[in-house]
Amino acid sequence: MRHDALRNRERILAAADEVFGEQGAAGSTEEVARRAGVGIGTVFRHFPTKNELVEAALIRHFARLTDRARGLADISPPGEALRALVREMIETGPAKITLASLAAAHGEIPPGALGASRELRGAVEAVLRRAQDAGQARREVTVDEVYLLVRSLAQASAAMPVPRDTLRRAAEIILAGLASPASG
Amino acid sequence: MRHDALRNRERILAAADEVFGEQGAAGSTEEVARRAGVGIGTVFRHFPTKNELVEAALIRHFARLTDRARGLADISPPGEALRALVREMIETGPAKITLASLAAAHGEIPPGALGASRELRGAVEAVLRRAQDAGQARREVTVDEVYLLVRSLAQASAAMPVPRDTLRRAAEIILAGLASPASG
Amino acid sequence: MRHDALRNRERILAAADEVFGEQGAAGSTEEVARRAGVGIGTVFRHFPTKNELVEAALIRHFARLTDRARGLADISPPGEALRALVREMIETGPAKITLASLAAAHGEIPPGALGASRELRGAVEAVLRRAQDAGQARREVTVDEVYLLVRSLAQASAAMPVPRDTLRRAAEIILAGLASPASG
Amino acid sequence: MRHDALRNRERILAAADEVFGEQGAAGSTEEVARRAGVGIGTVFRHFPTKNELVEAALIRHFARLTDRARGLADISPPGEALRALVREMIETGPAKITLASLAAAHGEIPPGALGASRELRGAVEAVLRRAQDAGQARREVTVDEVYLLVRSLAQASAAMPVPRDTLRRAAEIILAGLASPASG
DNA sequence: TATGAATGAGTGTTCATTCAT
DNA sequence: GATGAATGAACACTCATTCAT
Repeated sequence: MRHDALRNRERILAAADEVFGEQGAAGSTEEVARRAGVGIGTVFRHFPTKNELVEAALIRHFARLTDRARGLADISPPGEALRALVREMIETGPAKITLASLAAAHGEIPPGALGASRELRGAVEAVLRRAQDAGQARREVTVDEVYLLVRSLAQASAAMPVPRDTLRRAAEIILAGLASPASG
Repeated sequence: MRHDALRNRERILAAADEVFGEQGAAGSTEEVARRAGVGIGTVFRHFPTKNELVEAALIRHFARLTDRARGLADISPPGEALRALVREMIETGPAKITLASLAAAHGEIPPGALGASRELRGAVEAVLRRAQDAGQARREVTVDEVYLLVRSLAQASAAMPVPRDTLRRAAEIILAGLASPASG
Repeated sequence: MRHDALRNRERILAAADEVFGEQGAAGSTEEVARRAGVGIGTVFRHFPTKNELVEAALIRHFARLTDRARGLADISPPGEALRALVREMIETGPAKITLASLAAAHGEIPPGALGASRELRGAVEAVLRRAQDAGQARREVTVDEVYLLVRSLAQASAAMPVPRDTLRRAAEIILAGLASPASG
Repeated sequence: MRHDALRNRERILAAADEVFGEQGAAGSTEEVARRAGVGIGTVFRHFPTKNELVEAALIRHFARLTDRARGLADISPPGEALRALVREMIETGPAKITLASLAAAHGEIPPGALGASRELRGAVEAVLRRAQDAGQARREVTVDEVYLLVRSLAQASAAMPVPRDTLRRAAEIILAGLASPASG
């Protein structure tokens, strides 16, 4: 039965991704159970509180992105890696489930998710450094603002339908801004 | 009583701005009533549903920003106006109350707010055009992505505390990106 | 509307007395609402948590008994007062709602109820003292055990139907025990 | 496997005694399983409903006390036996698990437990009779009230911590009351 | 046979909305 | 008009009970 339990856990997380992605943290646990095709009790057996469920879904999300970022770190030239990472983070909507909605709802980011978020940040930083060392990004730029820009766009486009094209152009503006000096 | 009624309406909207700004659409109508210093019944007399209340608060928000954008249109040089507008929209957190939270919560953007949003878009567009005409912004850029970038940052920084400095650097990246051609 | 609200509050407390009396703290808040003839929301408006509801019902109970004890304090002869008080406390089932069930359920006696309980104890003590001074009760006896005996009987007879006669005989044994020295 | 099954049955009953003793009938079946070191399924295999589990624990409890009462019946002098029995029943908290909590919860005393309770009553009666025959207890006294008093104290002291000393003094009052005529 | 994962009815609590005052 | 008490649907969470392994 361990096998079925794992299958259920994964189904629940997938459903949570969907539900919280569509409705933010306001999505109901029952809806998650329904979409996962399990009873409400099963959801709570796997994740004793709603917060833990949201947190788990978030962590899964960040972990996937972190993997991707690390994978990209090997690509050369470095500028290309940064470019690919920024685009991907924005376009795969890293936060259908958003830290924002969580923070807004409870004032606190759950520690587990924070850790996963920090790891992601670290991976992004590595990619940015390489680009800077290769002269493809200005030295004054820090991960903080890159991360903020990317996360913001991802969140926004998750919360509201944004034409793919507009999103791509926005990404271009950010990339251009990373490379060239501010005009003012 | 018309006078008192108007006074109440304004107080309620101000309270709604505060409450939904802090807690998103999850903020409760009763909290709004409390901060406005009126009874819950009064809130519902002015705005028959919670949605209408949120919508009204949004419209007020957009209207103010639109005014500001139009005011800036007269500043010269045009590049300076764009610069100021972008910064202001980001930093005054134009959407402590966010379209996003609304959209997330109900799947639909209320028509009234949409109209106000479009007007704001128009005002931003005018400023952008002037900057382009003056050679201070690339011609391929459209309002859509500028608006998206700015709104995203504003929303994100409203939902989660972001150091003022990080926010400013992010704004600089956007401005630099508007002015210079994409590197890739 | 203040008037109706008070009426409701009283109805709710009376219903709580009934429900918790019959089923202990396991009785449901919805059942209380049903018997009070109000909506569940109304119960929670008056008593924000179930604990507060139970506590309020308890306090009301203790307060009534305290009043009665004080009233009896004036009766002479003093032995008669003690006799009447003991009988009454046992027979009116001072704790259809029992501190016991609360304590059992949550490990803690709510502070408000504790205060009311202490006041009752004080009133009983006064009656006992007068009986001792009049030579109608042994001097070694303290309120603690009188109160314990009386409370125990009241609780037990509330939790399970006890023939009136058996209860009265039990009261007699206690009274006899208060007056005469232990045989061993 | 008969041996293991019996071993499990006993472990479960012991755990039930602990859990229901601490938390009343509100104690959860899963907690019982945990303390017994078996799976929840095993508990339900032995006792198909929670009620049957509680009942079985109660019966075991009563049976032990009955044995004790019968053992005491041989002690002389008879007054000493009554004295010892009363003290023991009160102090060993014969009903950490109480009929009361059951009755309170379901309105009905389970038939099996009733039988065991009656047997205990019979054993107590025998001890009381011998004391009466020896002139150590008043003739009007019946088992009913002795049993009620003793059970009440036991329950009360199980439900709430009572200083050992207070409990002993209360027992003395009862014993004195059994021996001497009521004052009123 | 023992296990523990799954189930879903039930409970406490919140909140948008209505309505008597 | 304004008030705030009343309402009940909706949600997070618990637990006795069932059943696949």
